[in-house]
Amino acid sequence: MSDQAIQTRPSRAAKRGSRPQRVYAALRLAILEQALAPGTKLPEDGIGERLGVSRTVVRRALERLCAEELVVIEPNRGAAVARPTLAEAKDVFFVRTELERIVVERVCGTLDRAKVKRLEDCIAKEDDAYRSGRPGYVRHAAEFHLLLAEYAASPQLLKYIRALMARSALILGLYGRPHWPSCSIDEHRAVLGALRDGDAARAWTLMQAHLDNVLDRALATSRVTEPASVLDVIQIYAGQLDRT
Amino acid sequence: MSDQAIQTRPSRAAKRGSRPQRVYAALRLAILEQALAPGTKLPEDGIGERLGVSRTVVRRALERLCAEELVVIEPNRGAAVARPTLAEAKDVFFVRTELERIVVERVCGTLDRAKVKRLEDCIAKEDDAYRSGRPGYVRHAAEFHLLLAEYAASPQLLKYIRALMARSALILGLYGRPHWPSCSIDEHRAVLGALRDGDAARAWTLMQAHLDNVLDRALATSRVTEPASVLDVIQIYAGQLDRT
DNA sequence: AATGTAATTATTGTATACAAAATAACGTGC
DNA sequence: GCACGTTATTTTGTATACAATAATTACATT
Repeated sequence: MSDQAIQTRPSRAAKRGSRPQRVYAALRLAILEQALAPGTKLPEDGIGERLGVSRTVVRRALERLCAEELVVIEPNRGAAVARPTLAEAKDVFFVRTELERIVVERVCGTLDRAKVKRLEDCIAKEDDAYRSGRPGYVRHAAEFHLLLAEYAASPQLLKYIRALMARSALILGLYGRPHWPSCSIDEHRAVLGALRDGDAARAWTLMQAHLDNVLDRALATSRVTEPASVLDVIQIYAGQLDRT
Repeated sequence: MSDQAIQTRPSRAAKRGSRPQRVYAALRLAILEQALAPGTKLPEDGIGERLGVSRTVVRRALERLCAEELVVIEPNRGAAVARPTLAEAKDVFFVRTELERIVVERVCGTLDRAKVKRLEDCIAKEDDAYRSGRPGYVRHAAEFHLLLAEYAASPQLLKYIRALMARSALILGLYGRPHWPSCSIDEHRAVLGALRDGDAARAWTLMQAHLDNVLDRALATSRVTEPASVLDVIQIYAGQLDRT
């Protein structure tokens, strides 16, 4: 009579995160995938109606996105996808570059066979996605940096880099050309090679050059984007919720 | 019944930020000044009643504090002042030290007479506060670092350092002894001296030593307030189970 | 026709009501 | 007395109602 596991396990309680969490994830993904252009208004009512939740939960999601600076909230004027200025963009990349320097210094010499393998797999997936012209290559490219940051074994550092990378994606979408990540892949390979060799100085030089390139390429091809229909896009992204 | 003559008090142009902003500021200050000890429960109802606002606005404030990791929110269990573990504390100081290295490197050589003056004033106020034994010395000590970070001219960097310093205050309150910031003042003076001389290497060495000292002094006098009850321990291990 | 102003609409800010979950309290059976 | 199950109470999660502010339209005047 007692073997039915009375264990107080919150197991299925939140099978896939709370409702604010889901809305947050959906909006975040939509922004990162550039389905929601910078500057797009994000009305609480409309989003809530499409997703079948109330304004309350949408508001919570927007609040969190605001803390990440992926959206901006103006008092009495609502939320909109953030539109970083050029100065902010450069600042984000400056800090991100510095943090990745710390990552490189910390990771260099600590990569065992398994970790190298995972990083190589990451680059391979990135390569595949690029060759097949699929969308989402940005996500795979980001994964390389995130994995590296994870190996730095500093939760705080990882958190900041994750946030900065999200904003980077927004910036590249705003100022960059739609599909042009080509060179990044080789640069990732080069960085990994230096790290495997334990050559911290070279790894850092390569990483720095890589990040400079990413921003420069984007800024060189600066374009203008127009907002799209928010409500339709949201509904699409509400479905897929298991991505970063 | 007659129409309810609801209060029309807030019509006066929000004298100092929105209501959530005020609640947020109040709670944040209370935490930083150690008026609210780590682990203290923060019920929405009670706080709202005390401050004359509804749960809605309190919740928003708590949400923001949660994003800063000054409070933790557990689903269905409410908010509480964060209680960083020893590992988290060290991580916070590690990242903070690295960021202050960037600050030192960036600031060194850019300090004009006016900036040096302001930094000296900052140290002077710090000294006064310490000598007169007033509370709030922590705030003045923090101001030195914040001012320095401001001079680094990177909004993003400043934002992160500000957040890390807030958590530092929480950590020092949790693990450190109530009143013992003495040596910090001289160390601040030394750092400023090196910066004024344009000696980046020395400034960085001094800064690093300073931050190491701050954490070491705290940890050396650590009151053993770790897991007081068995339940806490259980909870910790339950969380690790979930990590699989 | 252009522009300034009043009325209308839409959207956010806040409070409150209700549901669900967790915690606490109580009582029963052994 | 102790353990367990049940009920009450408290607290959070969410939805909704209403007030306040911004955005828009309509209208009148020049």
